[in-house]
Amino acid sequence: MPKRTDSPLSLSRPAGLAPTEGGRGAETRERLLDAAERAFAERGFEGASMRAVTQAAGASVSAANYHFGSKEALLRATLLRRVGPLNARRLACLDALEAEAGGRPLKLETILEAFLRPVFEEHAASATTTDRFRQVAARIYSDPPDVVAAIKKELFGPIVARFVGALSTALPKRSREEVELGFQFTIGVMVHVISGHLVTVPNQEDAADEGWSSRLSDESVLQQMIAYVAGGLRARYTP
Amino acid sequence: MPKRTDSPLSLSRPAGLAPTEGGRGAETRERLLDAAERAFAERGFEGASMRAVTQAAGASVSAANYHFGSKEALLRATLLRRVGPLNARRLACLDALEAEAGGRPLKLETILEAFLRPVFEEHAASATTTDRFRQVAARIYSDPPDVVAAIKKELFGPIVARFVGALSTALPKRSREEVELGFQFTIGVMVHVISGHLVTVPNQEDAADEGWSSRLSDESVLQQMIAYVAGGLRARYTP
DNA sequence: GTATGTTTCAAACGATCGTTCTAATTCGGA
DNA sequence: TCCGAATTAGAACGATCGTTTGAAACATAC
Repeated sequence: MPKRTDSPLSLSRPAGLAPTEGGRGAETRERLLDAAERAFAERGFEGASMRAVTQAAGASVSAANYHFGSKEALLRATLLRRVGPLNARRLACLDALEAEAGGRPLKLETILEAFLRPVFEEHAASATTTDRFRQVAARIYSDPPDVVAAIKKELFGPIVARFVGALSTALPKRSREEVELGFQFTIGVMVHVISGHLVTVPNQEDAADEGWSSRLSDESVLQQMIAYVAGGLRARYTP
Repeated sequence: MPKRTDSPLSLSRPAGLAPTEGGRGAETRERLLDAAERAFAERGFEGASMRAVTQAAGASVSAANYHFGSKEALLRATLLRRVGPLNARRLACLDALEAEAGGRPLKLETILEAFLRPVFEEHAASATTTDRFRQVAARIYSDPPDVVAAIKKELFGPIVARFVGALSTALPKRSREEVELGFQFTIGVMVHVISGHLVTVPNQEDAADEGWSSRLSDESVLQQMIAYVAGGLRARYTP
């Protein structure tokens, strides 16, 4: 960041608000977000350059800085566009399930499916057309901490609290700390799967970089994933 | 990489071998690896600059390029220094356990502890003194794929094959594919824990960035982790 | 002492980075 | 039709990147 002029009044932008709300600039704004999503996923925050992003979007660097203000704000907008609706779907799903149950406790696998299926379907859908959503959410867990720490807390804090509460009622014998830690393990499984980081077994034939997607269907992986994390959460630690 | 002169003869380095083998340059070489480890862990491959690494090591940029040849080779050496002995310890532990059992099948938790405890102890030990080893192994799973893909396959391929085999004999009812996928889930849990990426629950008091290390002992987390992944591997997927 | 090979340094190279500046373009409403 | 705001493009700025260079500092053998 060469300039970093903390001038409080930047006249090139009207205010802190987004400049467009459905005008004709909204289209390039969307193209910029698409290109940024792919670039950040493939190369990381520091590895993806503004020039590469804007060139892939068929726009100019100044257009990106006009719409978003800075590279960090572009990353923030890229994450928000996906994770926001995703978490909303997760919450809506859990709310609907609890309302449907009408007071009776939910099965552990049901809660976990409400948490895992939305992100998994997004991952599977984008993997068939283009590998856009891949690694985007996972990048949150590996890119420079100061960049994404605030975003992470803002986006995932309420979701974690809501699901830990639901899991606690489904596991009444467990302490809150145990359920929280088990949910962190579950997030680790989820991140690893949607990242596509899979260590291949060498004695198999080397369809390596494809990973399991060539051998197993996405739905089968999701089901085994739900069974795995449910079994993990139910397992008792006996010293 | 501005120069990238593919000149086959680089006279500033004698050959492809390491220049020193215990001479007086070995000390700065070690300091460079220490600084690179911390820098790569905190900022990632692209985010950590050679100048920042060498300045933290109290050396010059050219000293680093003299010892390692390039930034990518420095990352490779940094990873190899930790992961090599780590995997050797894992294999030795599993071998000793199988020899001790003398033909009888090992308990699932025993195999998993042989896999998880070494990396976890390294993580815990470095966290007390300085946070060196933190995130280093995890960076393998998020940094530019072309940089670490070869290292990943070379380092983790045999380990995965060995432990999947041991787990398969401990779970005779499961197919090889089921065990492989469950082991990938286990790797996800491990990576997430040693990365220190933990989503905090907001209604708790905000000792947030410390994560669980303030509330739980490392040994307790390891034990609950073993119970979790064992329960996950044992869980049957019933459609 | 000198000669030799190893190690380190400061300086510089070309490239690329994120950002900003200025001007040209576009488009809805007077 | 002209106007003014919104939007885009191109060039430039200062900074920093990974790498290379050439010469000092160092140890060791003669």
